[in-house]
Amino acid sequence: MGRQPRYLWMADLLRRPILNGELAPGSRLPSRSRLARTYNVSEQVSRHALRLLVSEGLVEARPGSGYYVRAVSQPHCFSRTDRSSGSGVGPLDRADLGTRIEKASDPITQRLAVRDGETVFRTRCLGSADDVPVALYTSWEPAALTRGTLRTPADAEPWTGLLDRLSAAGVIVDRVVEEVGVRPLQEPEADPLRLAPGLPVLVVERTHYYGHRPVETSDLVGSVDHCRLLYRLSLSRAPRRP
Amino acid sequence: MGRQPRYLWMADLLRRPILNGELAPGSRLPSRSRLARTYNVSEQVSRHALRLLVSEGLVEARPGSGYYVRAVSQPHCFSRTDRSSGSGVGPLDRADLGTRIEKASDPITQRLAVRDGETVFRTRCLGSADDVPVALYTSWEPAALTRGTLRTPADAEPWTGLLDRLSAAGVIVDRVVEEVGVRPLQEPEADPLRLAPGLPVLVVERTHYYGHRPVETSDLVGSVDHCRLLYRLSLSRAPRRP
DNA sequence: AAGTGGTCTAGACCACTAT
DNA sequence: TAGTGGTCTAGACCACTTA
Repeated sequence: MGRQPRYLWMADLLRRPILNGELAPGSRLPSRSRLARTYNVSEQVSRHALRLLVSEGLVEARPGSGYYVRAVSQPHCFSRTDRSSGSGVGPLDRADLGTRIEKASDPITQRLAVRDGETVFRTRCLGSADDVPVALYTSWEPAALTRGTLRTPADAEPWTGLLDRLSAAGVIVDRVVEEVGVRPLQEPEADPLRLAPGLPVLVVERTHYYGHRPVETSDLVGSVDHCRLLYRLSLSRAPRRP
Repeated sequence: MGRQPRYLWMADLLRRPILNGELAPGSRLPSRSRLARTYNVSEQVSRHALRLLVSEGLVEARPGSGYYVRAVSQPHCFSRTDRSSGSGVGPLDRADLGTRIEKASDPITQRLAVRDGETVFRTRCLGSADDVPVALYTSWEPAALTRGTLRTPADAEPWTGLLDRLSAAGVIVDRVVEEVGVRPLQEPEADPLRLAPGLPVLVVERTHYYGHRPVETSDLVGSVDHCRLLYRLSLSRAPRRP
């Protein structure tokens, strides 16, 4: 009552038993029409409340069936050390989404330090655990880098380790920079990840270097519920500058 | 048109010029009623499209005024390398929130590998940029570690570099493990960060080691909008195991 | 066949902003 | 005062799942 919109009140009502664990993952919620009848509100109100819970990642909508409490599984750890930069999607079930050649677009030209419109390989794959999509991985690599070596992303067997593949092509990756952030999920990525656009996702922008030259860059877009990043670093504490 | 819902089509229409930079941050979008009239759709369709862009973080709604392209403030980068683990809150304005002694609670005993109820120092500080709170930093350290050294967190001047302080106490930190994740903001943290509880926040759980012994652990809780983590790693690619 | 979620129409009132 | 976004009502059709 009072100041709070009805749909927020209803969302609270539904959220509480979910967070308390009184409603087990997989449970079905009352349908939007049933909620509307029960609480004497318009169907738009119950719809709005339910969609809010979907956007929060608490609830999943199955068209034709109902709204269900989402199962939050144990998060998956992407492990990084200063010895190996880890594979693209880590020890997940990897679904190859194909390699194609394209002209580098603006952010990619900057990250790879190539000329505008330079030809690059774009490779994508989807990492899943127990058939649940966890992370979408997109990698860009200048085509010139491995041309004629039979070590292009298209030639190699589906993902034989980036560092090994480049190493065999004479490119010794010796440095990696990762930038970690969070942003709302964009529409084109939402589909493979089976998440609602707008949900926050973890993003790792990673670039591999051969000396000062960037040789590959990638985006890892991962579900916030399932992804954690683990960095294990040895600190070589040489005498420090003041 | 065909299969795609109209509101998605309209969202695409509006998204393109924003992402291309043709619509500068701060620009006002057509109002929902104007869009509805212009494109001959219901007002619900334009509303749905605009709210989608809001949920994606591209657009901001100012009630009574209009929808505006969001100014994306430059996020603050927390920089990490394999030589130094960076200070707690990085180069932000640091507000000391005090040090106190407490009994280690369950997760902390595990992270510090100490007995249940062991005495630890807890130090907190808040990092801000331009008077906007960016990250809340909480550090735990066994009291036994620096007892009688005048190098306890309470003795040292407000944050004179953890690694230097411990080093002066004979504790040579040589390894750090960071676990990065995202979770909803909890109530007690919401106040200093001036954010609503429930909003997603970036969390870095960091533990410093002296050999195999954990000597300090900390939580960095940062606003998703303002925080990025930058890891610069040298890859010492010794001959790799297969 | 009944029920469900996704989408859509055509209205409405309120509090707020801009002028 | 006119326009705006936020909320809300009362319907509707479709594709889909469930029984």
